[in-house]
Amino acid sequence: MQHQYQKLKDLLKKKIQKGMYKPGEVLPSEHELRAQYKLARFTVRQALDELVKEGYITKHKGKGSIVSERKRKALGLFSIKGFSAVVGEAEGSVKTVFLKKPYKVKWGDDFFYPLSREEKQKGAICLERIRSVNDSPVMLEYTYVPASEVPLLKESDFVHNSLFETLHVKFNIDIGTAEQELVATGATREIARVFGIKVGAPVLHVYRKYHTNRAGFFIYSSFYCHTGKYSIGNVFQ
Amino acid sequence: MQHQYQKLKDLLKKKIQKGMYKPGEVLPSEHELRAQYKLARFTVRQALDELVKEGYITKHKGKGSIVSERKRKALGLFSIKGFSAVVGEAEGSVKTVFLKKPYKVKWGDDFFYPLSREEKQKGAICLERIRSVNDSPVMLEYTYVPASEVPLLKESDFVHNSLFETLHVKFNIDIGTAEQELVATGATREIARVFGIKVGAPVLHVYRKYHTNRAGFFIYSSFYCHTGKYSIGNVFQ
DNA sequence: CATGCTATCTTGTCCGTACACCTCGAATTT
DNA sequence: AAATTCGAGGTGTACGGACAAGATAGCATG
Repeated sequence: MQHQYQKLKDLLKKKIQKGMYKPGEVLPSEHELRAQYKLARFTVRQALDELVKEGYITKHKGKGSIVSERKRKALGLFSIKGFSAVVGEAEGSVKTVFLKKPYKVKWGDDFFYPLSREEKQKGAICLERIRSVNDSPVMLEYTYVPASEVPLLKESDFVHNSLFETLHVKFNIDIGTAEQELVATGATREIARVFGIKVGAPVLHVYRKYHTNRAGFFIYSSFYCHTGKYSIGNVFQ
Repeated sequence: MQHQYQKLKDLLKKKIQKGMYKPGEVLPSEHELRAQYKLARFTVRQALDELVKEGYITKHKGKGSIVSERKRKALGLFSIKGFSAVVGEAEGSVKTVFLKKPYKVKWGDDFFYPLSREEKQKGAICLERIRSVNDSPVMLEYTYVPASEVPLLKESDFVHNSLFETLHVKFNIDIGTAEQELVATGATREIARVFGIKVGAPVLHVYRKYHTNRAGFFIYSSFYCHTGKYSIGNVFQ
């Protein structure tokens, strides 16, 4: 069963996405939402705080909760934005495709984060995926899921084509926080080929470590972003 | 006057920084903190949630709050990490110096975020600063503070050498959320000179827009990071 | 010895209330 | 007409309590 604040959050999110609350508009006040949905104000605040964290609204003491400008399409936990004109430009469709079937790997000793003994022993499942916006590739991602907790996934096993949703639904694994490192680097031959750019052209390289609700179980990801046409953005607090 | 939860947060943070609570250890439970400091559990939770957001602890249902591994030195709202070995390496001292005195500018039409009419009219104060780690420059930052709300600051006006603390103490301006765009780009001649790298070498370019507690008042920042020796990192939820 | 159960401790969710502080506009005063 | 005051309505902080759900250790049972 889902929690009350999550239900309210999803409901408001959908209303915003559908344009029933438009950017710049004021959301119903906490008191109104409280009365309307028969919830405690605390619960309403929990929902609104989540929406702030996800960048859908901003709150202002004495004024109210204001719907943010058009949200950008999500790309992992980042979002993307048309960059050529910087000023708002419609983003197109986001697609994710597997470069090859998920396969088992042993970790190298040169892995980007230190690993525990058990992680090293059991190896991992590697997913190689490309994300495209308007059919131009912007992200080449290598995801490593330790094999200790999860079997070798097939592409068809995926729920909504989403790894995290799959882990949640099928294995009850949830992502909490994550840490990441950002580096600008020159494209290798393979990366250059995928993105259709020159070898050595600047690309963004991100290392990520996701923490889950299972102690000692982490998911690692290394991905490259081609930021020529689209920039990579996010909101934080 | 500071709030209760902020006082508790700062106190616990200091205890963690001083090593009184060590990484991996369990913090006193919410109930214990509540009894010890004579606070409501709600207030204790508020303090702990902030510490989670800042990356000092993680919380686990049924277990408790666990102190995170050594926090990295902060650099703006990012953190830095020795990169040559990737595996933990002591970070050195972080220094910020002004490249030149703060000066007034008119915004160009090609500014990286759209501006309101009033912002354009009044112009901004520009701060050019370099941040170094162990005396090697890693960040070249241009910060734009609209001149409508703040006079032309002198370097000596700064509290703790921090812009945000200065704004908070002297003008009662607080930063809430921020949004940022990340791009990998090639170093221009000026950037190359500052970082001591080749022209065209990959650097990380970040555009930021900080939202404040004053409606319509934003602070903009554009900065370049040399990620050769140190990577740029952060934690998120 | 292995298994399962239970008691207990932990955090997560949820409720109700109160007051402080900010914003904005209307009413009042100057 | 301009300036000031005031109040209604908004979010932020803080208090109290209750139950749900995960983790863990110890006990009981087989």
